[in-house]
Amino acid sequence: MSMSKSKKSSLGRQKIPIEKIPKKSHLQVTFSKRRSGLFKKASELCTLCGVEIAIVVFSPADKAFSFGHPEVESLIDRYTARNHPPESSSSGAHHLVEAHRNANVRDLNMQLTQLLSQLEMEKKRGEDLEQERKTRQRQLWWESPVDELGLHELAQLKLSIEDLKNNIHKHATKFMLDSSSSSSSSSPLLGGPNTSLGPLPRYDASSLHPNPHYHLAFPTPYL
Amino acid sequence: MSMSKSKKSSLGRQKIPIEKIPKKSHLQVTFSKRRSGLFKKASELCTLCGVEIAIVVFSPADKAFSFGHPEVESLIDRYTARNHPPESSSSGAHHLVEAHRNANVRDLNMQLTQLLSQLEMEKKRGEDLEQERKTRQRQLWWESPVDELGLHELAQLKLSIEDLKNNIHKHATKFMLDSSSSSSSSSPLLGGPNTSLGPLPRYDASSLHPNPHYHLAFPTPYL
DNA sequence: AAAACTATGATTAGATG
DNA sequence: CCATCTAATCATAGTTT
Repeated sequence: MSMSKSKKSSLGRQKIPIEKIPKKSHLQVTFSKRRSGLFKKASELCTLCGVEIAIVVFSPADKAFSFGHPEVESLIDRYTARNHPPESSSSGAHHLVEAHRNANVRDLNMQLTQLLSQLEMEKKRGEDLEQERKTRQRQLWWESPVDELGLHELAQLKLSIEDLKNNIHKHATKFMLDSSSSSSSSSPLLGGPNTSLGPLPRYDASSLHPNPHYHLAFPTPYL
Repeated sequence: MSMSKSKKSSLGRQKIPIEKIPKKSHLQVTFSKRRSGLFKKASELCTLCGVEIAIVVFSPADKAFSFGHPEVESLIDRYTARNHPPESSSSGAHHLVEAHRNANVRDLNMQLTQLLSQLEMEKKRGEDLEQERKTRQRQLWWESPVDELGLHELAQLKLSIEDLKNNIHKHATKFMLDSSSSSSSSSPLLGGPNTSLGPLPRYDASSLHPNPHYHLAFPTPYL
């Protein structure tokens, strides 16, 4: 059959370098898939070997995910109990607890700072884009559907149209006079030396535009 | 030769049921292999997604293995801090201090959470705007500076300009003829029945445009 | 955004040294 | 115990719905 060059529906799994995934949406998907894969492996290991496992994952968005068999907390307790076995009589339990808490506070503060700067950057980016959008919209208001224009815009539009009319009349008159004395040059209306004729479009609902949302085109510099 | 029934060197990996492995030696091997596999997956997840993971495993012999990025303990602290945030108590000077500290931690956590959601929203907003910008850019190619247009666009531009020229010529001629026979009505060029004149702006570098990056305005429906 | 699909890369059961 | 080998199973990157 002539399936000469049918597209493969998928190339299948591709090798990827083990480094931070740059694209955020992609990263989120990978995180989801691999996290569940990791938890599945853990649970299999639990069942196969009868061992106890606790996993805690802090997502890129700092949400906490955990896997625990039998429970995260009891395992954590066991672990911490073993890592601080020499709870000698000298300094007392409080020291350790406090140290932990301080570490925790430091940690949170660091995260906070980092997040704040990130937020600043994102905000700035968003505002820049927003500004750009607004500017462009201001520059392109004349492209809006006519029936969406405000009073001010309509007034400007009217002025522009009258301007155009006057200009055209003037030029046409000039053209008539000229052509009655000298012959017509190649393009009298395009590129003439002092033609201040603006590119005002005519709004003609009856012709050319099946699209109900016809947009007038007024480049800003002309108005 | 006596390779009559050549032994396959291995049957390869065999499927095993996910239930406790009965043979001890075998279980030990599997535990070793799968534990390292689990830790490897965890470290890959850390690197790929920039997340923080802590794993604690208690072996069948009750030996503790752990994996942690950045450190098991700090992650455990974070986890437990979040699961027991409102540690409030009734009396005692010491408890007041602790309460204060906890309030501090709660406060930080609240700020953190709030900041995170804000960040998410800002990110989303930024991405949306970016996307919008991209699509608009695609739709507004004709607004690019002329010297940035590609061959195809330039060809279209040329056609449009020639169209405009023809239309203007036609209308000017018609106008001449009209005004030579009948007197000028209110607006012969605005709203005429079959004027197909497009809103093409004239490009005249010598006049009117201090801005070096003048943009042509071509509403899409015309092209 | 989440689920299904698919082909391929990665893991590992079992054997062997 | 650990390393290596093989081949089959499993996980998952990229795509599609």
